[in-house]
Amino acid sequence: MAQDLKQELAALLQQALNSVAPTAATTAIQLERPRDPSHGDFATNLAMQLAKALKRNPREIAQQLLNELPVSPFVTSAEIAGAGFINFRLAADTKTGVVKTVLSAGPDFGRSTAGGRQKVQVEFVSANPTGPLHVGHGRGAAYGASLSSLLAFAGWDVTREYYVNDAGRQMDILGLSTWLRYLDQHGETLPFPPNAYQGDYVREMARQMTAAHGTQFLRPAADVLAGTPGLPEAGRSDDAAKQQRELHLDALIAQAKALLGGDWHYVHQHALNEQLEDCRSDLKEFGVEFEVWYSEKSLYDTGLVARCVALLEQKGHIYLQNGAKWFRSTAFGDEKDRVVQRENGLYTYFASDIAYHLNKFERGFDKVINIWGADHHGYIPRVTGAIKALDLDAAKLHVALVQFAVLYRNGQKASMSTRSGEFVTLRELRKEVGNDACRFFYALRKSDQHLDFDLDLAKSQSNENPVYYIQYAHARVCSVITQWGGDLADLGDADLALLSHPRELAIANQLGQFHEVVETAARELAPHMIAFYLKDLAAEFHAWYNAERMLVEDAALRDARVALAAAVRQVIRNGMAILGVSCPQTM
RNA sequence: CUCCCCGUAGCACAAUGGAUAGUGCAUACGCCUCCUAAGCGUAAGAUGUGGGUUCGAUUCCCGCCGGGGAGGCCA
Repeated sequence: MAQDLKQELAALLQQALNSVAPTAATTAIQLERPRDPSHGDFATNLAMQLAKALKRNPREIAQQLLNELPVSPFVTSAEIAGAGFINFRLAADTKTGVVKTVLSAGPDFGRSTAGGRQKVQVEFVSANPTGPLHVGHGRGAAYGASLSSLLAFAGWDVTREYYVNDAGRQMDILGLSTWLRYLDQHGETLPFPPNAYQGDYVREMARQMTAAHGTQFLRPAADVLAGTPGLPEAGRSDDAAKQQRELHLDALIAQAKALLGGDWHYVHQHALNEQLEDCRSDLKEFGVEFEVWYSEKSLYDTGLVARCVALLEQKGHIYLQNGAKWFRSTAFGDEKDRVVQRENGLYTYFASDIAYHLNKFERGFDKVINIWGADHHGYIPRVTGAIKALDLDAAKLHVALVQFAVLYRNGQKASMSTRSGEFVTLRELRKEVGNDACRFFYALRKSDQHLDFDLDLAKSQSNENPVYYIQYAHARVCSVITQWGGDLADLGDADLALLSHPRELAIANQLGQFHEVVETAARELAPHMIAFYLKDLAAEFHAWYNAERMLVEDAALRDARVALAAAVRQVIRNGMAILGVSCPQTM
């Protein structure tokens, strides 16, 4: 409806434009919603755009356009204002008509076909399964999930995907950490490396190993330590000490593999499965689910990584230096070339990442969206470079960088390192603040904006979270409808012309804009726009609720008002569904 | 050194290049014999700085100042 009106107006303007300025007939007609309601329902700056080409006063041109503007039943007035705007006012019944559209479309109101059923992949979270998700991951999860829902609602065919980093050193470290805790629990104690995973969940996994397999993995601590360079003194933080700690860790991993033989695979796999399952359930409780969990390891197993590097080599983008294979990413705008295969023959993380992107493109997505933490920004040139090098269409790739969430506790920054073990987990946050407030809090910020997450505020004053403001509007409508006691299906006959109060028209107007908000938000990959829209809608509703009574004596007026309230409720539900926030009936 | 994000009211955040820059918290004063006061009304309060592009700049471009973050043959 609202879209049709916009198109209708544009068509009228085009006719006027054709006769006033045939030479500039291709000027793009822009119609916008004025901020100030006194400027009408739609406004165009067409006359101002033409002013330069026609070398005439904008207001003069606007007047000519008005003279040529065809009459329409939807438009009650069109007038010149300001520097040369043309403001349109729509007929009241045109505006209130949206109420019936909302009620009949229900959950589908606002749904758009703008995406054209194109295939889009949204890859997000993709955290290493080496420990619990923390609040930083939560932001990526909330953004990715909301964005995915939004795109689906806007007509895209969405695949939500989690890239599982199940190959590589970090997973080895996790396996080792678990095993060392296991040994410790059986009395074979050696100094726990400071750069291994410290968290209690590691001890828990070790206990599970004992429960399932007893002492099968027990080895003497002395054997484990044999051949390792040993740890530097605890306090040292110089480069040499750091390097020695890493060497020590790698030596321990090598020892573990040697001493455990085939059992190493079990330890490794156990840790991976446990963490992945924990992650999956955590996200599910948060309302975040994925269609695909894509294994990094599978890229190696299927030979795609090797094939990918070979392909780059074939195309002449690889050279050898110091025994390593380098990808010439500088040829594609990167600041330096990057190693894809180390001297020791191991592929780098970057190599598997290229392979993963190749795979994404081979799966035929029209658009590939990567949601990355801001620390990956330096990564963009080399990945897009690799895509170009593979002769793929880099324009299909879109990287959305999510800025970090910085936690504040007692007015101080809290650390979020998974190594130190003193991070705040997503679980803790959800438990304290609640899933709804949590999702909404994340959604209320543009993704590329730094987020200061004040835990004390979120926890102690969660009732002031704007999510309750919107949910409360919804609950109020529910309450009114219950007391009204009628059947919503009968409201199709309501006489909406009775909705003449300015607040009522403002609400109807707001409802009519939902389509546009959905489409704009989807185009901008900005689900936060939905959140702000809902806040505005709820505000309009609360103001009306306090100013006017809905359940009045006059049955016709009552029905019209209940219909409007029900429409507000429906749009709140549709919007909140995109954001993954629930709408309780009562509060 | 290079790159990224950001400077809007006391605080936290909005604003497809448009008109009188919005919202919440905090502050002051009001509103429940009336559909849920997790609400509403009224008041006060802001675009870091200097240029440029434009009919028109919070928005785009350049410089400066200030804050935050990132840069590995790690993953």
